[in-house]
Amino acid sequence: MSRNYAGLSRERIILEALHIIAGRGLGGLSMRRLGDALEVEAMAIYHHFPLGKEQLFNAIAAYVASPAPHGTVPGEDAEEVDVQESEESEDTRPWDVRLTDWAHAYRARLLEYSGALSLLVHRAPHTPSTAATRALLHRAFTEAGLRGDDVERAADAVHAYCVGAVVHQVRHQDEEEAPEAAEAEARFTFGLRALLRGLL
Amino acid sequence: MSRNYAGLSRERIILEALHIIAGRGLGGLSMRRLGDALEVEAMAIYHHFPLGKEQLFNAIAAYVASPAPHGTVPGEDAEEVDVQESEESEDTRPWDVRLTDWAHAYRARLLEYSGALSLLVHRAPHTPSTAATRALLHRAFTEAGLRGDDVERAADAVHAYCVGAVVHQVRHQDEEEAPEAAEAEARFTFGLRALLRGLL
DNA sequence: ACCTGAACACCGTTCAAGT
DNA sequence: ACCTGAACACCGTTCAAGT
Repeated sequence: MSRNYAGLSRERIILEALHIIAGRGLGGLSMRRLGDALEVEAMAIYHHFPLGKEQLFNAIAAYVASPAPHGTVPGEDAEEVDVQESEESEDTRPWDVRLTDWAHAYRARLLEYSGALSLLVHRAPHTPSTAATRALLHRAFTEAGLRGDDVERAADAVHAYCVGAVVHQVRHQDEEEAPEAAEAEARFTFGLRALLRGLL
Repeated sequence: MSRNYAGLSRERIILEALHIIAGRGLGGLSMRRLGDALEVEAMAIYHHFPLGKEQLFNAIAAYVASPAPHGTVPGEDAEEVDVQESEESEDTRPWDVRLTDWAHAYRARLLEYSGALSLLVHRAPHTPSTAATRALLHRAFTEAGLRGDDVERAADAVHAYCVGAVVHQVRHQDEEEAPEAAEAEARFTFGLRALLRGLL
């Protein structure tokens, strides 16, 4: 009936969508349900995502794949640049520590939003955060002594392993033989160390 | 108007569904469209998959994840057992050859049905073929000298890497810097060898 | 700029009915 | 057993309108 200045924003929409996905799965996310949760008519969402659900999916994928500082919400076209590798605080730890740290953080992020994981199968968002990841992996493997194409191949292998390990865990997590959280992380670490060892 | 004994079967339905998915993506698969493609009313599909689209998705996932001989269509509850590790023809090749062979075949299968890949993120079908895979990986790593938990952990790592590598390739395949088929396979092999080397 | 509300085409599924 | 056809609740999206 009355006007409703709900203070809708892309960030609020994405966060609420993620909440619905966590509770009812990706298939349980509908524009109408999302509108209800935001206390708004479903059509209001189209003002913030004019291209509709597909654009919303892209934005969700970018958010999940981009562990950003201050809860920054990246645009699905990497519009809102807000992350800078603040060049004054260069990470001086050994390359393998930086790499392993990144891998565990990335895994944790994917696991946290595992309900949206299948969105990442056909979407590779480009955000400041994903660019930073590329740079981090490149520097680490260069420092480790790799040269030429091997640097990119190694980076791809590590990235693939991380995604694959999370998918593998999520796939089997409802089974009775499924390992618990601690063992799952141990297996992740086991494989990651093996891969790094073999890569050099 | 007239009766229509279309000779519908689970196999035909799954194959046609895969065809639609390949052409229009997973989101383009609707029961009505599938019915049209099969020249049947959409509701006829429910006679073969009484639990509806979710059951169909499970069956598709089982099919994709199960590179079976003679185009055998596995039941999504592993009902139709038809694959036997014909015990008379034991594979006598070295463990690493068997393992590498399996990995490449698995990758090829996932790549062939990449449109259905996201179905596998939340589904781990249990079929004779997946059981055979488990056995193969276990035997290989045991033969390679691993013991105890390391056998299962290594098997998980390889499995995770294969899925992750395909997801990684599919994710980036529409980009301009995306490697072509030959280079993509080279990267897969590169990472796989590194992982195997590091695992021992 | 930001949101509503009616409308349209399409969807998954149920159910009674046909052979 | 195998398939049809009407029906129901729900969906994504467009579009004109309100403030």
